[in-house]
Amino acid sequence: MHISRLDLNLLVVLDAIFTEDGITAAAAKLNLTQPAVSHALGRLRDVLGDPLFERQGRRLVPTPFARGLIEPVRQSLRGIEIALAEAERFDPATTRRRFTLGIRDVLEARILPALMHRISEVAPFVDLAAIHVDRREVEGELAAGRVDAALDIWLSLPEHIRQRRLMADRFVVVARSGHPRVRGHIDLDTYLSLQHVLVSARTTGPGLEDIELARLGHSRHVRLRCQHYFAGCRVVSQTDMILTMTEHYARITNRPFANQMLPFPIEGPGLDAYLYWHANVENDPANRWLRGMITETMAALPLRDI
DNA sequence: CAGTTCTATGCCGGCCCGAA
DNA sequence: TTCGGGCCGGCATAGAACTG
Repeated sequence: MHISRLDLNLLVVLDAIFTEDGITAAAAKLNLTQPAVSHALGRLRDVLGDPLFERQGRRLVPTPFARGLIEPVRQSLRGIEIALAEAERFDPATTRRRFTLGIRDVLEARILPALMHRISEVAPFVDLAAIHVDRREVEGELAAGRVDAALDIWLSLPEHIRQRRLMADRFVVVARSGHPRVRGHIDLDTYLSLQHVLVSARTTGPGLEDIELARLGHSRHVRLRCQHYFAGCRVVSQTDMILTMTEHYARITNRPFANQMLPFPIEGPGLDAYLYWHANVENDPANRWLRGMITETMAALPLRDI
């Protein structure tokens, strides 16, 4: 008989009948009804071609075949139990594995230094990969396990994608320090009359700030569209164009430049960062550890200076 | 002999999975 | 998406053996 023909759970039933000395008691131990265990024994009898237990009066007595089988079966079940218990333990100090985070450059620069520092302290053999995941693919990548967790702004995802809010953020407007029309603050009229840099990985389409402006019936002139905020800030430092971006990231990318950072002239859309993971790994010790590292890192980040 | 205890069995509904 | 087959477990109950 090939093992693939055997429902290995039936061996658990066999062990229980042996240990509890009867079908009724075994059923109680397994949280099943007596007929369920009797059916299971019937299937095991079929597949093994031996009665396994025979009735002697009211008791059930194992056949020689069953007696010979029980010890190896018990040892195997114990081995499986031990292996499963091992798999459930996750020891960051010794584990060698690579976690993959779906994360956008804006958050990447903000969290990775502190996160990597924290992970290095407690998990010397854990590697991290931060990759770009299209917003439309977040659910699929998490479901497939190609990404262990994702960080992004609020996304409307199905219930089996779990989420947790990590930190608040808001829009700021970046302009060069000697800008002739911007000093200390910027009002909506000035904002709309100036030329804009838009940073986006996509070739066309509005930014979040454009969507927000359109909602209020406004529009702006995007003169330059580019891929990276660093480049955008550098352009801003040498022109009279302005750039709208999130505050935390603006503080990082504007360090080399003497650019001003000003409040966005309208009430901005929600830019809070969220952590996303799949319900499948909700209780996976390794994934829980990773999520813990991320949330602790975010909570410990200073809000203003980074 | 009636009541109790225990296993076996027929039948049914629910679930899963593969094929159409 | 639907349908059918296979599997599993539960309910009801038959049947056997034991007990007082």
